[in-house]
Amino acid sequence: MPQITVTLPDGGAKSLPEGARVRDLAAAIGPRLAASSIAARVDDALVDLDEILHDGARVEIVTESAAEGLSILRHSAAHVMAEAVKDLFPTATFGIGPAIEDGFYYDFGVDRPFNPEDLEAIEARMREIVASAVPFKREEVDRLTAHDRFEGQPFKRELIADLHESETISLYTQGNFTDLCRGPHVPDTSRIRAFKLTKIAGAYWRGDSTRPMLQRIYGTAWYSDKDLAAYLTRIEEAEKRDHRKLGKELDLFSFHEIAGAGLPIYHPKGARILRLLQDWLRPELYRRGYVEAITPHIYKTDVWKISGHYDFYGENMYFFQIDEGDGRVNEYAVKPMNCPGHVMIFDNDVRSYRDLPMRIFEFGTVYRHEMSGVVHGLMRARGFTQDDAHIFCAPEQVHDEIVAMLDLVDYVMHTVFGFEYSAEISTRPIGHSIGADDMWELATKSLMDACAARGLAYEINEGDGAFYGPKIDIKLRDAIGRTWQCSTIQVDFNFPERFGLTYRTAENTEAQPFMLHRTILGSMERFLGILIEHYAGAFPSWLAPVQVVVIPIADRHLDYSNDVRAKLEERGVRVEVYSDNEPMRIKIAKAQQQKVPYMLVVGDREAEGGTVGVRDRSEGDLGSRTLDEVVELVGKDDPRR
RNA sequence: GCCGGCGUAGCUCAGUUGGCAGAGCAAUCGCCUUGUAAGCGAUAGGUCGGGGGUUCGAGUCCCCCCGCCGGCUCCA
Repeated sequence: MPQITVTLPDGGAKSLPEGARVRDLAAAIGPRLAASSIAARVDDALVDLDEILHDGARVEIVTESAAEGLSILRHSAAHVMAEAVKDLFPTATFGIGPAIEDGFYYDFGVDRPFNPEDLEAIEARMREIVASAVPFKREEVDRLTAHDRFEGQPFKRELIADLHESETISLYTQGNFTDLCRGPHVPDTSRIRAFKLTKIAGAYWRGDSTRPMLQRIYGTAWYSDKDLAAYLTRIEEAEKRDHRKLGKELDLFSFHEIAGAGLPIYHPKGARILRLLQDWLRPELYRRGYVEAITPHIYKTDVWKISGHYDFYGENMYFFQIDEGDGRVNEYAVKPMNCPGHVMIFDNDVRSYRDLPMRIFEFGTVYRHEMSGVVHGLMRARGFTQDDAHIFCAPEQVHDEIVAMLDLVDYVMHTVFGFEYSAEISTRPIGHSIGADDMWELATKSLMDACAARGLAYEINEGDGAFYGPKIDIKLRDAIGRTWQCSTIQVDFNFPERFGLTYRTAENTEAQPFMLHRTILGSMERFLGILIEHYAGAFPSWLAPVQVVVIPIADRHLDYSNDVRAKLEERGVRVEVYSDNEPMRIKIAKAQQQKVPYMLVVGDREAEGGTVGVRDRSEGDLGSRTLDEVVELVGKDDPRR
């Protein structure tokens, strides 16, 4: 019998009879591999276990434990869910059903929206399909056949029509459900052991708000019940960290229906944290050659007409009319950005190349009328404060400025907060953008070179830049692995052009400066939200609104407690005394719940010895300490030390 | 903005087929005088998100609005 030879990832070769399939190869290598194999990567393409191997193929078996193995499972789970929906809702039409991070979804066109009971019924039907262990069968068809097979399925037909000429059209069938699909899939439905449907949502067909809204069902799927349980636990843990919940429990901020959606009101403890952040960042910026500005919250509308925001983003701005009393009515707008003020500072004088770079920062509060469906606690508010800055510089300075910003990003995100982060560079949007080609080229190259100079890897988001310039976005990773976009560094050709900014060069010619926008924390609100969730409310001592609480054991220790408080306050420690007439353990429970870093228990022993009994919120009882030792303890995580 | 769900005391939540609005915690007042994660007793606390409608009667059913939650779209 003729033989073929395939190469394996370790460089080894394996001979197999002609016509052998991937599953045969897996079996030939070993029974354990065969049992956990899901699909294979053949010459870089993912294929089913049924795929017939050709001579000389490079083959890598994809197992359950591989990343692709999980996404194949989830994709297959989506097909099974679609089959269940087809069984229960015969008139349903089908959109797309991909695997996503941690799960999958499928979009359906149905006569009425799904409700939670439907979800249970669909899940029950899925379990039957899984129990029956039906195989996934692949077939390849021509375009016309594919079109005919999806009678009454407008979305599928649209997808087929949009497939490129050169693409192979493949269909997968399990049971009575056939889907247009590239594959691969798990061998049969029994592999989908551990899954759960999680939520229902509306979703526009192809993500286009002008097209029909379909019903999307989300689910998650894993190879074992243990993994599924771990995932569900992870979700629960994330919910416990929800900054909206903790913000309420820790008395940091609130929202009020009468005030309006998306407008956070900071209580003293929340305000304290924000000010602590600013008071730490401000000297750091001075050290790095920034100057601080304070600019108005409102401007006459003319400013926004010049900047272009009136036309581009007017719908998201707050406008109001003021009767000046002399027959004139002026229109003003609340600022959605801090740039104009900084531009006016630059433009207030004749500027020389010697003035550059000019780095102006501001903790600037802005208001944007975000669409009602998107406001989300502190993460997406309508009023928020940016740690904003604008750098006016010569073209040849752009590179060094970006490098300096990336250094600042690293200091803040990594050195101070310990976040891992990654970078993305967004390039010129094709079609709608302003500025000369060479400017875009120089700016984009500066961003890339700066990343390279700092050894910062980046991904490219082709055409995702702003209309006025390219940008670097920094995404950080929090304690439980979620990513958040905070820092952004943008090059702007729009403002200098529209406001006619110039400076005199060394050759005494006139030139237009480059303008760089940048935020490090991004929105202070959002960053606070991220920190709350990252620390699960247990702020490090240097950011804790209350660093220590003094806990008198009995009323007779109140005087000494107040002594301790006064002495610590004098040394800059943020301290409260729990003077309520309650047993100590109740005060400790309250302080623990408030996630206060240190509790100082004072009773007869401490009052006599002039000491305190220190309890660390996570370590527990640390024993007796002097106040000097407490001050040292409280300050030891401060990044400025 | 779109789809779906939700809104009851400061907080977390019960409230049956439409028939007198409840609990725990917190608060207040007593008692206890406390040694490392939740004592005891009493009192007070409500336009049931707002408005309109159906009904003898609405927290409960219907409509509109506001807000919140999960997504979609958006995030200059």
